[in-house]
Amino acid sequence: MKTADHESLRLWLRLFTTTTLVERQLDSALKRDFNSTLPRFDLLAQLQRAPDGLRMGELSDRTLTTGGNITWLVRALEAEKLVTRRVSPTDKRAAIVRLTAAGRRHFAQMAQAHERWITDIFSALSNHEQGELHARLGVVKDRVRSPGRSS
Amino acid sequence: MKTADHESLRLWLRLFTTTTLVERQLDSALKRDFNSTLPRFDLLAQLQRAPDGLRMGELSDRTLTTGGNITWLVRALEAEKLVTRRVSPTDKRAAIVRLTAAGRRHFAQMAQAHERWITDIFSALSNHEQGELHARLGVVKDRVRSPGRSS
DNA sequence: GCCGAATCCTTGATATTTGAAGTAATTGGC
DNA sequence: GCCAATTACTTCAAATATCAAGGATTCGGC
Repeated sequence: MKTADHESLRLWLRLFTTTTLVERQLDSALKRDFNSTLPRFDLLAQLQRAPDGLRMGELSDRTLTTGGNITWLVRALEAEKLVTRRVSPTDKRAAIVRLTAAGRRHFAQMAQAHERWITDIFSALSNHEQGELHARLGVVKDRVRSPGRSS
Repeated sequence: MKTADHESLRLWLRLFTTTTLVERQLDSALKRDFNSTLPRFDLLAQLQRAPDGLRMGELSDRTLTTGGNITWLVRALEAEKLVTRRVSPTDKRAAIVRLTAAGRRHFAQMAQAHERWITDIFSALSNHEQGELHARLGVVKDRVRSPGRSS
């Protein structure tokens, strides 16, 4: 009841620091090699997994960013011809965003480098350790999603 | 050598998502209960651990944020009388930032709530699991810090 | 002691993100 | 079919963050 608490704080601090450092490294590498950013990459990644495109709201959910920001990002990517935006035929309120062919090509290049960087970073852990880490973060994630009571 | 790669990507995605979710929860709880934010809390926390105060550059390093931003944050906290800023007696270029008594009180309240939230979230893991998580994140963190080669 | 290089911080322009308010379209109950 | 409530998105202002440039000061050799 005393070390445990402190333990959690230290863990959170480390979680935060580690994530921030990785994030920064990826972001600056994307800037350096592709003149892009992590949020842009993230958005394109979501689109690539969805051949039929995604609506703005879905992009917002999946990238953990607010709607206003998605509007802004999509507009920029659209100006660069990497994505297109169309009004949904079934719901005129909704816009459906898709990758263009150029967007797919561009993303494929970035994805390859991105995967190299990631695997390099996490190669510091064994496969087994990575799996365990993944599982345990999952537990924490689920807990945050739900209101959650003590113990 | 093929699933392993994908494994790393999934791990990174989960790391990022989990951290972002926790971060948001803390930030919004700080807003709700204390009309503050996580960056402000983080800065105050660093100061509290340093009874003799910290220089702007040290704050910048420890909070993983840029110098310009520290200037901005400190100015705001100073306006609220939570911190003071003094020119260092030994180096006139440097400014030393300290908590005021009010700042210490304010932080103590937030810290207590903050610790409750954190321990609640991470109580989803056993003590042992938390320790392991901490250690493994440490390995990743160290790897990111150094240029690092493969394997 | 003196000068050029490095350090500490601030500034100002810019970029990004959020949050709240507004607009348009759809839905569900009557 | 009609209207209130809801949903999808956009917009705008404010908060926050970055980056590059600049001013002041200190340091390190000479």
